[in-house]
Formats: sequence, structure tokens, C-alpha cells
Amino acid sequence: MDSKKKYTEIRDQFTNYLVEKKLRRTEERYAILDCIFQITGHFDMCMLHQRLEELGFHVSRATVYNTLDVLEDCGLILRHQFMTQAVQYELRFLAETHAHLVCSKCGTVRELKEGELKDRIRALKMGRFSPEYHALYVYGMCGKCKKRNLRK
Amino acid sequence: MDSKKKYTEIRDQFTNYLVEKKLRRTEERYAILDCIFQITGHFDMCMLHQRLEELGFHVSRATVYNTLDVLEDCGLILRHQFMTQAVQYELRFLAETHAHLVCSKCGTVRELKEGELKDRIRALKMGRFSPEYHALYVYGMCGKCKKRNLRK
DNA sequence: ATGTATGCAAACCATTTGCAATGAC
DNA sequence: GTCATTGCAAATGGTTTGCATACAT
Repeated sequence: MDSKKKYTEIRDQFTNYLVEKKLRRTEERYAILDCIFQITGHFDMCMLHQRLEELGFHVSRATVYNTLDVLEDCGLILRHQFMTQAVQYELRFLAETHAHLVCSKCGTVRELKEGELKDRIRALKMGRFSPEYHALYVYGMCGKCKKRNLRK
Repeated sequence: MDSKKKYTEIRDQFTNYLVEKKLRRTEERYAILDCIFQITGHFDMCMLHQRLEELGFHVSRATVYNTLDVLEDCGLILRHQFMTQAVQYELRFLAETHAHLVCSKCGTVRELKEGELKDRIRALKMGRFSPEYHALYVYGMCGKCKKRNLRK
């Protein structure tokens, strides 16, 4: 299975990061990463905390926040802020290949593959700025909301 | 002056929107739009409220929030959430022509012209989704932070 | 005259912080 | 043994809400 291989890669990246930065490799941190890897789309702190609880793994919210910061700094996840009040996260390797279509009406976020655009963005000349990753948001109205608007 | 013409256009767009939606054309709403038009870059509710106060125009924070919502809905401004806790806004016609280079280290946001990319993004096939505007964020490290990192 | 918009203050809630206890090194 | 990390609870602060008053229509 390819996903298993990918996960080993991700876990290793996390371990290398923790070792290099002299941070501790705690059970909590790896449990949280494991849990995130099971989520295919976006998630927020609340959802993550709940899932961990369901798996019978209790962690404090403070620890979840702390770990999300570490994972973001490590480059494994990235943060989005859509219409919702809570910050949303996503595994970076999943996010790289799509744009986010955000409906201004209902807040739904759809993903759109845009393979070639990625390379064009990477090719931008940014002077002294060293790009690490990017996110493209397109705001507008989704099909459902358009229909709903016509009805009225 | 071209800017004056642009502002008339924007003010008219706002008026049309308010009339169409049967919302009231209050002094506060126009004063807030005036103030925003003077700001060339990003701003948050706090900065805006402060500037209005400096101009001797007192409005409650609730009204600023309300007006920002109306202006966003009207399509005149768009919202960003960078590293800071407060939501940042920007005049939409200014934002359309540049990408945002966000430094993950210090949080600074630089703007980068990217004229041709805009058209490519507009050309994306999004199915039933009707795009209205977009925002491109590139995360990475700015020149200053890179230097600072080397020194240590 | 009617009902929306405003101002103010209180409430809300995601996130951060302080501190004692735990556990990775 | 040392000190980063955790858990818990309290604090923080941006944003939202409720309600009485003002005012656009």
C-alpha cells in the first residue's frame, strides 16, 4: 500500500525535525500525527481532539494546540482560515495539489485539482523571499447556493 | 486624478448595493468606506477604528464590524487571515493584482505583482462554482529572517 | 410611523498562559 | 537529575450579541 509508505516518510520527517530541534519525542505527539494522517480533508483542533478521545487517547487541548504548532513549523501541516471561526488544518502533501473553492454564501470548501498552475506559482520570481508552500483560495458561489438563490 | 475617479466608482458600487439590498445609507457606513480608501495596504478592525477616532469620527466597534461585513458582502473588500490573530482586510481592487508572500518566521506580508497568473487562475474550470475573486498566499521565509537565521 | 442601524456593555468562545506534576533525555 | 512537555484551569482578546436609543426611509 502506497499510503503506508507515505506515512513512514511523514513520521520520519517528524522524527528528524524533533531530533534536530532538540524537542522531545512524546507519545502524545506521535498519537496526534497518527490521528491526523487518518483524516483526508480539513480539520480543526476540536475535531482532532474529539477523534483522539474516541480512540481512547486522552490529551489536553493545550497539548493539541502545542502539537499543531510544532507540526506546522515542521512543515507537515498547513493552516487555513475559511469562514469558520476556528482555524482549519490540512496535511501539506494533500494540500499542495489543489486550489480551494470557498463558497461565500454557505462556507463550503471544495477542492480543485490544478496541477500545472502549481509549477507556474513555483516559478514566480520572489527576490529574497524563499517560498516553502502556497495556498490558492477562490471565493465565489457554489452550485447549490446559486440554485437556492434563483428559487427565491 | 485617477484615484478620485476610482473612488467615485467604488462609492457608487456601495450605494447601488445598499439600495438594492434595502439597507440604509448611513453616515457611518460612508465614513468607514472613505477611511478604508485612504489605506493602501492591509488593515484590521482595530487600526480602522483608531484611524476613524483620529479623524474625529466616533463609531462603536460593533458598527465597524457590521460595516466590514456589509462591504465584504458587497464585494468591495476581502478578508485575509495571516499569522496575526485579528482578521485583516484589503480593498478588493488593490488585492486582485498581487500574491501575498507571508513570512512564517516573522509574519510580515509582502505583496508581489503577478499579472499573468491572474488570468490563468480565472481560466480554471470550476464546474458549477462561480468564481468572484481569489487570493494567493505563498508561505516561506523573508530575506531578513534568512539573514537572522544564518547569524545564529 | 416603521423598523433598521447604532452605541454600549456584557457574553462568547477559540486560543493562550501559568503552574504544578510528569516523564524524555 | 534536569528541564521540556503535559494537564488543568484561569486569563486573554477578537468578535458577537442584546437591548435601548437614534435616525433613514
